[in-house]
Amino acid sequence: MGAVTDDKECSTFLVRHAWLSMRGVVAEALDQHGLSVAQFASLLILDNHPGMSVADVARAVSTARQSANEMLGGLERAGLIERRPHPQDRRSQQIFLTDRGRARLGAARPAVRAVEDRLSEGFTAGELAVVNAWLSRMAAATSVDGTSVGREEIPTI
Amino acid sequence: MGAVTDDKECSTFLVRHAWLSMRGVVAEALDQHGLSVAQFASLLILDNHPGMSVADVARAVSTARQSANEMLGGLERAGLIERRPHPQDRRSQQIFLTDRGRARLGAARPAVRAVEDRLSEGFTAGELAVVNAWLSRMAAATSVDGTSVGREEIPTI
DNA sequence: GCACGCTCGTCAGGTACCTGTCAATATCGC
DNA sequence: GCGATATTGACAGGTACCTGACGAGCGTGC
Repeated sequence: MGAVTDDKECSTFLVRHAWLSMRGVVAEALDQHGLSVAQFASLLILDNHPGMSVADVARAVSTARQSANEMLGGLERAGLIERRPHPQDRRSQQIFLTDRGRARLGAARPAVRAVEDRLSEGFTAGELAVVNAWLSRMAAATSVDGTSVGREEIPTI
Repeated sequence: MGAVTDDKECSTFLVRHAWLSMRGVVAEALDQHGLSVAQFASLLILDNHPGMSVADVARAVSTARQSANEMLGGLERAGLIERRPHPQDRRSQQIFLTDRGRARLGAARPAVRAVEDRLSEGFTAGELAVVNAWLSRMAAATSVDGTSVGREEIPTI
């Protein structure tokens, strides 16, 4: 059988391959719900942190403001989110999930969860904790920002 | 301190974040050697498997043939690889590292290795083995191809 | 007040991918 | 041998990102 994983040299490329593969699986599970992976991530984080601005979402999903804005445009056209002017800051706008958005997310979330659980099947909780710690260390390699400005703790997806 | 890793919900996005971060770090280490991350991956795999075709490289780095061809074009213009017509198959061409390419790779490889080692510092060999196993499992999630055609075992980067 | 620096959302332009397609060639079934 | 199918490298065209810049607005220091 064609053993595929020979990336013995660079763990970076193994991580990339894992990401591509997981993205594919998750995307497949998501397009039954009419969502892209990035849109799902945004809905997820907006559900946990209502009232974020476009720039906040961009930072959270670690993409450019421009890209986040375009993707949120799709969500807005689909009626899953709505933008409201920020009461204090007149340049930014707050983003909220609509009822449709919450319903869509509620339908998609267990599908993704199921897929991810199936993928990690067979690993013990302790092993998954190690994996989590390692990935977190990797993810923190370049997070030199530290710009937790005014608002409270915005997690990065 | 602003704890960043709160992707408690979806490990997929944690993997993505890890990949983006590692790619950034590796890219930083590589552009001192005038290489992009994808180009480095290609040189790496071409060094281990001389004579691969464009399509082989594309499969190995899991990208489209078109993208691989463009990227290899850059490497060719830089004089790091050369294409030769395949002796048996007249539609494909074999790709080999030039001496310059080998030298460039030889210079870049320890830099990347050092960066990756520094990132994983503090984890035991057993823990890293677990991480490796988990990532390999994830990477294999969509590898339903099994098209190890004629040639011998081509690893995927 | 007011100049300075920063961030907001947005516009323009570029880059790096992808899919879809094509002729030429290889490979397999018969 | 010979047709059906698949593969290779290349050609378009589209998409999804990014960077760079802009005016508008916010915050701080003087």
